[in-house]
Amino acid sequence: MPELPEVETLRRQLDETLKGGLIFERIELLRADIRDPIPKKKISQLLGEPLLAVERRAKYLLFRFPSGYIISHLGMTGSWRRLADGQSASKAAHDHVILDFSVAGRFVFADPRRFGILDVHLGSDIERHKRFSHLGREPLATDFRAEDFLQLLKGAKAPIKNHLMNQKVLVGVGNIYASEALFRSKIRPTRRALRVTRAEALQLFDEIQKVLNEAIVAGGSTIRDYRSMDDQAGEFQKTHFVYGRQDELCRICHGKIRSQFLAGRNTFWCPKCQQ
DNA sequence: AAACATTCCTGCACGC
DNA sequence: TGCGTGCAGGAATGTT
Repeated sequence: MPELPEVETLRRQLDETLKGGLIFERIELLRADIRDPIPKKKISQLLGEPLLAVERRAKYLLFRFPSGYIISHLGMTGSWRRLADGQSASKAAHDHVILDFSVAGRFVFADPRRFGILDVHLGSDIERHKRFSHLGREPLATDFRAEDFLQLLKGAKAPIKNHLMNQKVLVGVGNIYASEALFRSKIRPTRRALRVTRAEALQLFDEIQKVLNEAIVAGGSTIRDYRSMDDQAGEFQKTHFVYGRQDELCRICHGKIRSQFLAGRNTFWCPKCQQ
């Protein structure tokens, strides 16, 4: 479900809801493992601490406390929601973890497919955590420049779409936003990264940032499962040019959008607009 | 009922 | 040859 815009949408809502130094009071596990075992004991070391902020790195959410972070990844179908007052006992089929914060209430992580992650990092050096140490650049970081992006493409033999989705290179971009950014840049997803010209790469750099920012404004894309914290679907899928539009007509040239599996992922492009 | 937005791991191919 | 790296493919799973 979630790529950078969806995670960022959720982050903003969680940060807004939880800001103000709320105390982390309790963790309840309804299931001991999702994709990986949930380190309840280690997470419990943060009990009693005030939540400083909810942050994001790549597609990970970070609950930051004075002595460490709770790390959450939504996988394909993960979600966070707040249990409304008075229904603090109500649990749904795929609720796995509940975090209690003073005053703010109870926050539930649900994930039917269980590809998500809940982990913890004690200490402030989160970049050294094993899930973070190999991550690539943040596409929306203010210090990420066009020249940096050109460097990332240098010599890469993989198809450009796979390269964009490689979290060791660039983070936050998944199947949807790689497809959309490549369409807007008129680059065919199958082309090798090293065959992308300098001019095209400069445009691609812009389009990646634009498409991510526009999607954040629209509250993300909802293909099927994604919901924000207040159970709202995203709107950005309505403006997709190619993702999920195989056999439909291109919004620019009115030719037929094609799809094909590339590195195991369904890939969409317009054969006329993208070379 | 085939497809699916995620990451991680394995194994192959290539080049020094 | 041996090693490291880059890349492709598959697995994990429940829902529609």
